[in-house]
Amino acid sequence: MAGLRERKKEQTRQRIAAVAWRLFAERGFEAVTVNEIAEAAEVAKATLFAYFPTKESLALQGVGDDDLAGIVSRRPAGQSPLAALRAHFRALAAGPMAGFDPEVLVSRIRVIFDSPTLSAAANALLYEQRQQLAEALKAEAEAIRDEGGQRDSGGRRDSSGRGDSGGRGEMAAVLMAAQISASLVTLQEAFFRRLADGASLDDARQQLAEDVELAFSLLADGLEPHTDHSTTPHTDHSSTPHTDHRARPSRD
Amino acid sequence: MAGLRERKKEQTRQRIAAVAWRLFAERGFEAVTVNEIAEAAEVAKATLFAYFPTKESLALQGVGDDDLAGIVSRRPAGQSPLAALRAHFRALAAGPMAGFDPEVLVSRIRVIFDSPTLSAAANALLYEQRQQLAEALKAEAEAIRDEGGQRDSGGRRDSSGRGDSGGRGEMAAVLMAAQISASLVTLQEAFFRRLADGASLDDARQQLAEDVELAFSLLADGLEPHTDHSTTPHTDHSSTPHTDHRARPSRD
DNA sequence: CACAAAAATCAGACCGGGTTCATTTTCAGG
DNA sequence: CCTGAAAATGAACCCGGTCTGATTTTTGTG
Repeated sequence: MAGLRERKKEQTRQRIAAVAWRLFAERGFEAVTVNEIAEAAEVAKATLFAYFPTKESLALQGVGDDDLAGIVSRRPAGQSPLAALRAHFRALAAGPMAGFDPEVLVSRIRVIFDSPTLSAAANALLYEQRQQLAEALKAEAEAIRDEGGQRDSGGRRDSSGRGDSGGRGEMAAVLMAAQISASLVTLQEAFFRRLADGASLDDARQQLAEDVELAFSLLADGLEPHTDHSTTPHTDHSSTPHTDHRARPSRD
Repeated sequence: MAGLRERKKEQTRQRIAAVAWRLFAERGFEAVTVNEIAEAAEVAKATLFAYFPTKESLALQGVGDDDLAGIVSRRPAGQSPLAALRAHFRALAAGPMAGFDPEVLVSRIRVIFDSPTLSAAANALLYEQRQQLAEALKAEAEAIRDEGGQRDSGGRRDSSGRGDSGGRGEMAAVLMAAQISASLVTLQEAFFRRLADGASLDDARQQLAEDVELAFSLLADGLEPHTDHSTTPHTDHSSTPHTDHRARPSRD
């Protein structure tokens, strides 16, 4: 069945999205009301909201669609999650950007950056990605623990029923996920900002490539220079907040 | 002069906040309308909004007030920013939590966690902190570069007018800030979640202490430790099992 | 004490995003 | 065609938030 209905539906959806984007690009997100959009697209407001749950969703189509969790869980055997992500972003920075019309891309970026509401909403989407990535990493950690035949360290399993936020290894996974996706978000944001500021697509891409290396180096090797203070006896109970390792605050 | 005006104002403000919190705790954030709050507090809606800019702000008073940037910029000489933050959070986990009534604290946390809107808003506040931290770290990086003798990397300073997002060292600073504050947010969230799930304040605090060490280890040493000190020479000394936070890349 | 400026409060209209619902249109299959 | 379901409609409605202009309260001064 060809589905005339389906076709018309998709057509309407497209029309609404297109009209909305034209208006947003012309006058900015906040200055356009959903009533206007509906009117211009010749649908009722209720119909519009049947297609798009919120006004933001009209402007943020396809944002946050990268499947970070998938990249991790579908990575080739023997590769660390971090390496998989690094490879992915390397390829992204090198590749042809999958047929993005820079015109359109920049226009979308501008609209989003110019609206605090939209920026926040976009950020929230990225935040969800982070949650998924955390899940994937958590799964990794558990798989490794099970496979490696880890001895029960300390005896107590998490008996807290929830099982979600008790385990120690899970905390590490969540922390890693947080660091990683914070870095990725930062990379994306820097890339987009350069484009919005008028850089050419190639320039932006090259700088992105550099930033990718930088970001993953920081992630893999840590923020402090490589003095081996990792075996410093933490958890000393003398609460003197004086730390003895004089480290240069930043790598250059 | 005593300022009767000021006193009454503050009094009204308190009354509104108190009433709002009572209602939120009773029925949840979303189920309470601002009209109700205003009515219960015996003020006009306009008055309420003269005191609090949004409904969220009624529930999020004092959230995100930690001054991470200040901790970094006011740290003792010779201490790395990361070390300063670690010390701060160590002290926080050890200290008396500055007179928090756990009852009240847990109630607030529950209300926030139970409302997606509020959680998102709280997150946005943390995000602002992150921006400030990034600024502080950026300032650090520049200070060190200036002090440490400057060679020109590529010649011109920011010629792009904006001057915000050009430098290479700035990218590192921003990335570090992103990683750090992502970790800190994760720590806070885990701490609060445990409280919300019924853990005692002391338990939560102790677990927080562990998590702080874990988080800063990951930050300082990286997620992918090349030097294999997993066969650690020193036996675990702390009262609680120190977790192996190393995610082994091998997954065949 | 009086009194006028300044500040606070108020009720109510208004706006925009979003939902609800009863009614009508549009399509598919027999 | 006819009929039943999916989809579209428009109008009323809710809620958060702003605006307006009128009314009250506080305060500093003469």
